[in-house]
Amino acid sequence: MLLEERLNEILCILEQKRTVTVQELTEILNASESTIRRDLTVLHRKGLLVKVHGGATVIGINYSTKDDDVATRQDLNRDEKIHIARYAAELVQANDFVYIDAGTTTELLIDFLTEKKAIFVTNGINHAKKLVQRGFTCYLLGGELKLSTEAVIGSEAIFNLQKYNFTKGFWGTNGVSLQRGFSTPDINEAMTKKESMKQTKEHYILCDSSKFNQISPVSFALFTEATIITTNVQDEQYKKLKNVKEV
Amino acid sequence: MLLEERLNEILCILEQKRTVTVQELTEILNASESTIRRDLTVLHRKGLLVKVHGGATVIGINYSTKDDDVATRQDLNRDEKIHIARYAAELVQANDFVYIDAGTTTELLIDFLTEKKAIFVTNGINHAKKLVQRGFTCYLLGGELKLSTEAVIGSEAIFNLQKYNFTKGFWGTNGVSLQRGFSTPDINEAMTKKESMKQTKEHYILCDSSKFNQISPVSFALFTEATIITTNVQDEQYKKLKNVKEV
DNA sequence: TCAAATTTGCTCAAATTAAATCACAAAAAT
DNA sequence: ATTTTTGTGATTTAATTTGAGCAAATTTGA
Repeated sequence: MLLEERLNEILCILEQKRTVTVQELTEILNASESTIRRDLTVLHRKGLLVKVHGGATVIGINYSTKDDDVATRQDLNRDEKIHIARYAAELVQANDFVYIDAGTTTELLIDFLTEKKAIFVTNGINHAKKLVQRGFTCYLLGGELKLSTEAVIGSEAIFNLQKYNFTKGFWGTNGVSLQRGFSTPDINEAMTKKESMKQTKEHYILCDSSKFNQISPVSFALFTEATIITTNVQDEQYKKLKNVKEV
Repeated sequence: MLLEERLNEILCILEQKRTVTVQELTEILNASESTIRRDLTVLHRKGLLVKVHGGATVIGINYSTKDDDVATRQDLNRDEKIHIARYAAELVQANDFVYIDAGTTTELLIDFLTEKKAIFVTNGINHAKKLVQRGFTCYLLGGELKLSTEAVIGSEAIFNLQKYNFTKGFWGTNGVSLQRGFSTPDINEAMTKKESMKQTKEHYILCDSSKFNQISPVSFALFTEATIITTNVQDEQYKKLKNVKEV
């Protein structure tokens, strides 16, 4: 295994797990402790991760005692999100033309994609970068870039969407409700989601359990218009619905 | 097997696998280690892959252990580039509609921009991010994202360019020559530069002194078609020309 | 707080890989 | 026909990477 390959792997693993121990890495990568330590040192020096006693964490994670609750909570949903993302990734098949909406949940999806014959379009610049780095063919949607979400949204984005005919698409959401469907706080974001869904045949909403019965200011689709991929559904009334896929 | 054929094959294999070892290539291509090594060196020099210990990786995944060299190289002409970028930034006025081409020299330009009333379009995703973070209105060009340059290039990018009418535009270049004009190694990149220049009224090429009398494989503009912003010109024959602005 | 357990950074030797050199054959130019 | 150029493979030498061992530093648990 190439040194670079290993470094890359470490970053991928870290991206998913947020933290990793030296021990885990020696097993996964089949290398000695010395090697892993050296690798971590290199990546640490390059500012691509943070070395901590016993392993490494992604940059920016804050494990101070006060934030313990927040960190734990984030990690909790993270496992859910990984589950959801992994399942969703399997839905992508050869020759699919896939739209991936900007957002943290859909970003995870990219880590689990395997079908190199599919073509992807996204409005998230980080998503695009990640897709290309993983070797997928990826088109970036043109239009105005908004800082808050690092996504391309707005009227030009909507215009540019109109030429595409996607076979499948994946979206995140801030709220899910039977009455109000899927909703998000920003109107431009909502309009972009709406237009991209219009151009897509099969709609998948990735959504962890915390989003159910939440309503954000602007709705972008009816509840029945998409298949919801989720996990750990609490509310019984959602369990029975055929467009709710619990994984 | 022909040399060209082998080089091509290596690039194809790399495109799929992202990384490859010398050992693997000797087996797949049925050639000796020496040959494979030579091939990799050629492709590395051409900038089509990155040689690493034990094999090669695609461009863009750069976790190379010796970033010292890269950092040094980038810093080499940094003072020159800063000079050039600062001057170029002053050219942008209120109500300008500005195109900024992807590339390291143009990225520096963004740091010195002040005119918030101008609107920017770029094909570089890092450029776009930086612009938005600095509070400018920025549109990202739609199209296929290439890993090597982190830029949007190709036919769709060219199509999307056609609707714009820029007042000013800034480009980088790999080579400047009186006979061959401005040139760059990649054809898609060249075509995108060419099209964006077509849609722009005033053309500025940012270029440090090392680029003079260099010729890259594909030309994207005649020498007379743009104003060159540069510094420290060695060659006397360029000094007199009125479209060479030495700062 | 202190001792035990774990983790770290270091050196060194072994293994692997890179680069340089030489030899040879085929193709191209003279 | 002969010289030059180009491509290939083998060999040797230099450089890099790797894994193990060990003392020092850190963390853990009583």
